[in-house]
Amino acid sequence: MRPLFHPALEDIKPEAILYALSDPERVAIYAKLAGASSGGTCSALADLGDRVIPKSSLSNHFKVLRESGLIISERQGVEMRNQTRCTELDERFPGLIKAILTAYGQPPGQPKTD
Amino acid sequence: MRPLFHPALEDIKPEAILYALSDPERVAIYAKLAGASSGGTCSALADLGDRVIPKSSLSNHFKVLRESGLIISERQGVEMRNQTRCTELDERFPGLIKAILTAYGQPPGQPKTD
DNA sequence: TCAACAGTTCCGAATTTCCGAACTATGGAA
DNA sequence: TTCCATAGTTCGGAAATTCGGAACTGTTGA
Repeated sequence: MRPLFHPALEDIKPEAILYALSDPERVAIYAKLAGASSGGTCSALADLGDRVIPKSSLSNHFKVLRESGLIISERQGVEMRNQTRCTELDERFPGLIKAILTAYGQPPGQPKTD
Repeated sequence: MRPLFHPALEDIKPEAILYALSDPERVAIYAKLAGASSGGTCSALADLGDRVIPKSSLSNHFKVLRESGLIISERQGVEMRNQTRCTELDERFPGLIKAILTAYGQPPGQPKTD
């Protein structure tokens, strides 16, 4: 298991962000993560309601999100903690993530009160 | 040559927009179109400075932009007139296109004064 | 009728995506 | 320790997508 790659803020490319968020499954994952007070582990996010994402696919989704610069993943014991880089990202690309989540009908910034 | 398909405003999907604009070549084309007072024909947009896009690829780029809802193409004599649907789109997805173009470093909304 | 031009369609090669199966890493129980 | 369960990654191959040259279509002007 090679160490996970995370791009530096200045290396984040808009095309990678847009590509990562052009897949509704990844958007659903990202939006859950953005609103989650829970730790954002992979398995916790596999269930999209209408379908359960196979774990190899899920792992790949996380990789795409991570390498595009949208999230940070770190191992914590057995599991992986994923969190968004939304504050950083909003500094680099003002308004972008918010506009995208809004377009998908996932109003951002409202941590789910669960 | 079958008639060109344009989605109705309400059928435009955010994933299609993001996908279309996740390719820097398409963004360059779209940005030129957004800033163009010139008619926006295909051949006028083929030259990206660093490379000339082959015409079948260009045709495909226009198809992706059109079917995602970003542009309208209509035949005018021998050539094709392409124009953005940015006003409509901004109504449906407020701030989205602007944020994307800004992220790419292509400040929108400033029609080129040529 | 024909030639020129703008753009589209076709199709095969190269690339990418998807996901099951096999694998790796960590922590707890025996 | 050793073994097992759990969480996630990597591998590999089938399916889908992308790219672009060559052939085609539609329009105008000679």
